[in-house]
Amino acid sequence: MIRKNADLLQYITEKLLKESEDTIIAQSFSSGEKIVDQKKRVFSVYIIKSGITKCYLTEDNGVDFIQEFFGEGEIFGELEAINGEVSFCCIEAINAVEVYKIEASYFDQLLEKDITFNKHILKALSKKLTYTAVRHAYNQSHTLEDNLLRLIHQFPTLIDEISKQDIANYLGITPRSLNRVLSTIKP
Amino acid sequence: MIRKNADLLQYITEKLLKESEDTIIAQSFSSGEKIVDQKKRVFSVYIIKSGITKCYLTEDNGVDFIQEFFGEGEIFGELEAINGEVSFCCIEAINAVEVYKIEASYFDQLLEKDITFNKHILKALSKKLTYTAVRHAYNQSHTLEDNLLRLIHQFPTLIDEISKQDIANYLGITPRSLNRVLSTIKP
DNA sequence: ACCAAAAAAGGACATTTGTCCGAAGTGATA
DNA sequence: TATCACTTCGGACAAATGTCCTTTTTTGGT
Repeated sequence: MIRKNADLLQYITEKLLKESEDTIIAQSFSSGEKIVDQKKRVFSVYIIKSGITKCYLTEDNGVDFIQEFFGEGEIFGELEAINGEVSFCCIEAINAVEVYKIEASYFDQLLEKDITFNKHILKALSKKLTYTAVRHAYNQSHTLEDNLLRLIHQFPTLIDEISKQDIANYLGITPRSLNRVLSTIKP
Repeated sequence: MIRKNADLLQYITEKLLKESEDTIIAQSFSSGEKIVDQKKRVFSVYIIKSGITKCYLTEDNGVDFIQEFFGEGEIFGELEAINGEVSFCCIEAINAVEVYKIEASYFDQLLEKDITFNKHILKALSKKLTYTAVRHAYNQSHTLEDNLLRLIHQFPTLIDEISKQDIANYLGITPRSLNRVLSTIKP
């Protein structure tokens, strides 16, 4: 659901910001703005300071699929910086979002020279891999009702903060199906 | 589908094996053997030298979901070594499999001391992340028929090498549905 | 406070997928 | 060859989900 990475954010703010005032810059986005666009080159790595973004891909048939919602401390743009490919997804602000922005070239330098930073990134990547694998396995193997109940349990204020369309796109279903199941579990 | 990582395998065989003869050891498994078990501690990192394994999780309701099939050069056990958690999936040999096995502690040392190795692992992780994200987005957003056609296109000998049950578990469907769709697209 | 636009809701029907079988094929072994 | 275990196959029906709508509610801007 809304993924966070407190350790990484703490490291950025407490250690890196001080020694990299000119290379790590804060930036703000308002609801609906795209921070990273699909199939475009990405020149920076971002870490979320506050707010929520959605990470989604638009398929060839026009369907949007939301990979994850990113909250405080989540990083994005790092995959593109590491393997040099174009972005495979969009990152879009859901509400007011503040990020720390690191030039890709400086990110590479940090990876080489700052062992602690390197470890944070390795952990961040393996956390991402684990939670996407676990979530998709769960989603594929359970009924929609189970998936929704689990989601609401993990994140009770979900329905207030995220639009129905986005929740449906996260679950890979239509809003109609979502409504149907919601009405069977709520009352 | 069957994921590979030629660069990593090459680095292991050409560089690392020579300087780590006693710490990187070859090991063999036969079809059906579990190399890594779910929810158990993992003490080594493995890189596939030859053969195919399936990487799957068994859900609480008894359903198996196959994340990926791993072929030459794919690495596993690295997530557990990096974040110190128990394995979240099983790795099982599908045919005769040979691996290189690296003690987790030596893997950690390599990450710190061998920059090239570190980069290989960063790339391997980001590759994994990218292809799982892309595959799940595609699968959730397309019809079963599209998914199957894509799979067969990517990997024509699929049906000969992998059991129907495994293909169904990879797609998150039942063998019945798989057969139904197969019969509509084949003749 | 008002209006236009977007989001949410849900009816009716079509389509897809799952469930629960039993039948038929395959391979190993005594 | 007979037998067992395993996989595969597909029929018949049930359940879940999508499609296509129209109506209602909420939201945001002036």
